[in-house]
Amino acid sequence: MYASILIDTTLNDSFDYLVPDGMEVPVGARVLVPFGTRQTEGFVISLKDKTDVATDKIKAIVRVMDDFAAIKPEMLKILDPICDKFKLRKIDVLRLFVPSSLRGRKGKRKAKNAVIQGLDIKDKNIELTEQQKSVIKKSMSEHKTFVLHGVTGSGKTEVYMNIIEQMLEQGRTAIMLVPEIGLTPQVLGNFRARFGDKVAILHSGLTTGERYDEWYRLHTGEARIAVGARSAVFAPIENIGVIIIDEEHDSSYFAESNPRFHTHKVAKMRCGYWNAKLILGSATPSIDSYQRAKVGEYELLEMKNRVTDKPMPEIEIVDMAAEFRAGHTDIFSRTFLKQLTETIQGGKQSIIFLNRRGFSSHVTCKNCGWSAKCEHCDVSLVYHKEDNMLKCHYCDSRFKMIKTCPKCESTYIKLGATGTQKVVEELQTRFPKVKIFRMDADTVKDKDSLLKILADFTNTPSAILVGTQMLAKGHHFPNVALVGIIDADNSLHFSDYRATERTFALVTQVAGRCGRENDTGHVVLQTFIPTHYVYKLATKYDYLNFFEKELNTRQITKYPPFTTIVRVLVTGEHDDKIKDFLKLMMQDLRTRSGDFVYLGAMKSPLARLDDKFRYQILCRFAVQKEKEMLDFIDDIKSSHKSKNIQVFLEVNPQSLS
DNA sequence: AGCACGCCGACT
DNA sequence: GTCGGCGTGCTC
Repeated sequence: MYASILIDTTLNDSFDYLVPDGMEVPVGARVLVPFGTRQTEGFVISLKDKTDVATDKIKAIVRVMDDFAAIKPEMLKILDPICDKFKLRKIDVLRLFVPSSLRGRKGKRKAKNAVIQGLDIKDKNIELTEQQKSVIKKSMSEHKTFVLHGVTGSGKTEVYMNIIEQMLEQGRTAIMLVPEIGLTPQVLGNFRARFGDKVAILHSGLTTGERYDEWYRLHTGEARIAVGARSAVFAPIENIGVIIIDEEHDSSYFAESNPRFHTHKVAKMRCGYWNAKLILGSATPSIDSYQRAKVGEYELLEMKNRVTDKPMPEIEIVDMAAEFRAGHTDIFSRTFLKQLTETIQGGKQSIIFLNRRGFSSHVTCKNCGWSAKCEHCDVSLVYHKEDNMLKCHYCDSRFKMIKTCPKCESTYIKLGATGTQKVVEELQTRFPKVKIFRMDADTVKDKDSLLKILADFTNTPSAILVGTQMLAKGHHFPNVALVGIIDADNSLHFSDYRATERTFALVTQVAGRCGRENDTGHVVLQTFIPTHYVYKLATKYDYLNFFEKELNTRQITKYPPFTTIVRVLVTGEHDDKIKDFLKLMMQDLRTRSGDFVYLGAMKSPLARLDDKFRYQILCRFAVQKEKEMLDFIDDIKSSHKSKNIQVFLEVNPQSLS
């Protein structure tokens, strides 16, 4: 008997080994094998009676490493389709299936962990709205893909939990996916309270050991619900009844590095295997998903009313250009300051959203034009006043803040765009008695610091919370009456086709942070382009018209979902080598130039990162040709393998930096 | 001659 | 990924 084994190296091909007589080697098992001069770990992907490899080359498996097969049959079945779809190497995908302690170095993997506490409060008596009941009924009737379009506060989480509960009763399992920074204490608490220790939670705060324990509880079937960010889509459970992707439009479902995969596609493959339903939930579904629902590929479920029947908070647009012309150059508009003062006086809380951390984002010399740039990346450094450092937000390098210009020694140093630190400082000067909290990557290091900020803020009347993206996701702030979006245009300025879609979702989400309990809240949105349709429609919470307009734009400009974009990212330390490589690839790609809607090579917008130069080939072609063109591009890529050059192929990349 | 270094190919 | 083989070129 022979075993095909994927070796845990960079190789993509499997190697055949002899299974010694009497050795039990299940498919999917982790094994120790002789490889070259040493021994390495590998995974058995199949067993067979004969091999093409010469007998004198064949070596035997040394031993099986665990008393269970780490990789289950379903995962081996979807391995090839995943690799083919995203043009990935098998071993890279296989690594996603197992926790890091079951790979490579002998990590700690003693399952100790105290039993995870389950409160097991079966809160089944919660009264469902008619709307919730109807959505649950519809989704239970069939196994397919649903887009659940539900406004903020319509009670989607309750719907999810109800469906999961029914699936458990049918003896099946479930996966619940949330955005990377969406695994909030509230979500966690809800699931723990409802499902106790039947749920395994996979979040980034777990230690290697804890992660393994949660994985193992799922693997054995002890836990039957997996809750987590995108990697939880690979949870080792069988007999899946439902996979739910909450906030399905969120960009964290697209893996941005190494094995670049789309969570939706993987979830769909798993659902196909188990004949399970896939639920894509959002208040602002991605254009892609909603379009599929419109053409009938997915089924649309709608929740238009909020559980409390309260109206959505009113969003007021403030024209910052007009403020500027009137001589008010402050980052806060007059109306926002007035409302902020009133809110504080009324004992209510406020939230200020600004998607830029640090003190200020550009440090330049007004005399000679010099600007502070990272030594390793082609980006401007961000000034952090707390530790008086200039930091690179891409590679984390730190440099001492300058007092004089290093080029001309002028002391006329100018600070650029305002970040969260500066907002806090300015507000504290204006409102010395008010408690101001900050929530961004610099103040939230782990789950505990997040919990502390949330608890402190919640318990302080009249407090202000200043934060980035991360406060937009899922948190529940009962006493917030005012939300300020300081620089709404920020996300519009990224020159990729999804910028408007992202901005619409962000405004809707941030607005949803206020007025949830008692009063209707109020939102002030500051912009320099007040007439932009994204704001006009977002202030009316008019998703449908936004969708129509956006879809129309995509059709005219030939962008997804009407075309597929492929980006070939080429990086390396030698600029010339990459340029030569690009030339060769482009020559080959042009042999089918008629099949491309667009084809071009250029520097990446982030032209250097971690001392590596970055170039890209961007191309677009009709969706109908996706498979054919992907294969074509991948073949060309493989035929030009070159030393010291890394080539990544990305399908419909989320960001183009 | 002796050795350091870098490139290339094999690894079942 | 990692190791070994082998050619190049520098030094004693």
